[in-house]
Amino acid sequence: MIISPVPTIIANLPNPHSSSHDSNLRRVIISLLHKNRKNPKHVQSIHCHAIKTRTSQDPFVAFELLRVYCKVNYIDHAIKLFRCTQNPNVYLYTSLIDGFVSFGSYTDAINLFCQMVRKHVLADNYAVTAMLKACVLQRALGSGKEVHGLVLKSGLGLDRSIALKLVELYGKCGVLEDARKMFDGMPERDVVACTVMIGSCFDCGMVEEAIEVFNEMGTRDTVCWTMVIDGLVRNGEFNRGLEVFREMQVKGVEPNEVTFVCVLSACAQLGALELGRWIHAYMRKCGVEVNRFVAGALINMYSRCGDIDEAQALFDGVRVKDVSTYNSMIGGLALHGKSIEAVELFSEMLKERVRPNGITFVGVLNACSHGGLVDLGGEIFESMEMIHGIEPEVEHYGCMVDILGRVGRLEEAFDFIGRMGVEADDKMLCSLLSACKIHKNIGMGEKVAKLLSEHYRIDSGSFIMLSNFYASLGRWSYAAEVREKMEKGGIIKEPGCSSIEVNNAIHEFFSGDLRHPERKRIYKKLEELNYLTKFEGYLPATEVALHDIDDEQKELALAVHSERLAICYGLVSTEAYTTLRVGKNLRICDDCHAMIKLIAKITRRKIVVRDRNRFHHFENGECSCKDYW
DNA sequence: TTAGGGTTAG
Repeated sequence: MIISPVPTIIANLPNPHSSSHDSNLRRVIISLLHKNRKNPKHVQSIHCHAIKTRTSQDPFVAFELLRVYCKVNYIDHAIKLFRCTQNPNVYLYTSLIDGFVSFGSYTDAINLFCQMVRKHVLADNYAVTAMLKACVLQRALGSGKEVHGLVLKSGLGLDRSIALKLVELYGKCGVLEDARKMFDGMPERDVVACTVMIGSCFDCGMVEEAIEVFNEMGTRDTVCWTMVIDGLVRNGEFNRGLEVFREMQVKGVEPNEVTFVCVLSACAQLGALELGRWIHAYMRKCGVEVNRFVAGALINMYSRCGDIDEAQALFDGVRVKDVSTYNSMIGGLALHGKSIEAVELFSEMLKERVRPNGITFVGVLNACSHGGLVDLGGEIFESMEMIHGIEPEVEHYGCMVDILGRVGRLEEAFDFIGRMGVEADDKMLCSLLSACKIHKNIGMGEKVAKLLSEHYRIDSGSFIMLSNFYASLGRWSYAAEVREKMEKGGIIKEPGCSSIEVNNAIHEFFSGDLRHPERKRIYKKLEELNYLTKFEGYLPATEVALHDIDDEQKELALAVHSERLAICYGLVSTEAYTTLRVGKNLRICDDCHAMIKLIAKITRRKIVVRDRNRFHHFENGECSCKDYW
């Protein structure tokens, strides 16, 4: 522990050698700690003085010191203080458990609670609540259940805070029945308890159950409404989340900054730029404080909705940037194919001494992958553990596989999977398979396809990738087999869907969609563009329309891909030269990519398409991804 | 004399 010089703040302390009473000294020290609780150096000096005056063993002083150290994130000092205390009492244990929790060391918190029980220090409600907090964050269902049993046996009684934490724990761990049982057993189910229960339902994906609890509530405050919006958005019900936000406004419930963060997330995921802009303006009007969450949400919304310049302007305006602010911006730049800028921002972040976390590396490595920066990507990956002490997780390995695969270093990517020490996931195999397809390496593709088809967890996107791979080789029977397996497994192909925002409304199109009221004008425009693009040299690449049908039919299937319909609607419903912004749920196909480049050239429009992986900015016959995605 | 509420991006 560093001993700092005694500052003037303790010059007026009672003299330890005088006859002043201990209680007086204790009171003064505690009061000093309160006054200086935000200044770690002063706290250390006070601690030194407490040691000298032998007050540091006083349970009340030790308790305050420990709490203050935890508050300023000096967890090492807190641990040392705890270890130096003879027979720490339940208060001391609880504060250190709480300290571990706020520091993110959940396992340490859980272990310390167990140690306390082993040492026969009787747990009280506060200690149990702190322990359960750690269990919730660590998703430690087993330990949580043990504590639940301990509480029942000890006769402590199910204190309200304990019951609330148990509802949360069971929800977060996916055992909604147990959460419900706890909730139903609570004598007082007020707005807070209901909010926790709603959160638990959403955590388990039980959207309608959550809404039912919400609808049965008497008074509903801002936090509760926000929980519902957040839950809907987390469960992919973005439009419904926005509807609840409108309803909340109609009912006159004031949104807070958390509400806005959730609403902005819905806009980001819908690609609803105009609505996002409106919300931003509304927030300014309400004087919402732009804290780090709000800043991150705004940067994320603008970049995900295609306006990377606005995201950058916002980022530049944030005075104190933390890791999440940088993460939002680096992720945004990567999404837009601005690879160099993303890597430069990463360097700037390190220079500013902001410590990166695992998410930062997903962003930077993604940027390297989109920009074909193989060597740099490799170096950054190596630095994760060596320099930054961050153990790579499966998504980081996935980025590396993607980086190597995209540039055609397929063997290396395959070996990498074998060496990496974590199990390959289906996304990683899919990315490699896609690389095999692009680089036309059939042998390697078959090896990967075999691994992928044997994978225990494979989603609809991976099935389609596999089926498309076989179809691209003309192996229709294999492709059909994959589709059959998919059907048997009850997995439904996610249909391609594109959306475009015109006059604050989101218009959605499926492939060959005929539902839109403007369908006549849309299809007329499409026909016109098909004609004009052929003059520009466009030849439909029939291999991507992967059904066992003849070429003419394939051409037809391609021609009505959802993104083309959305673009045509944009063209007929907006002023000349207006930028079109389209969102697509799946990856854009080669054929549409080639076609949209020409549409942008012919119509002199900027067309921004967000697909599942990234943004494509089409302008004057070219795309920002340089045909590399 | 020592303390704990429910909602926040990637």
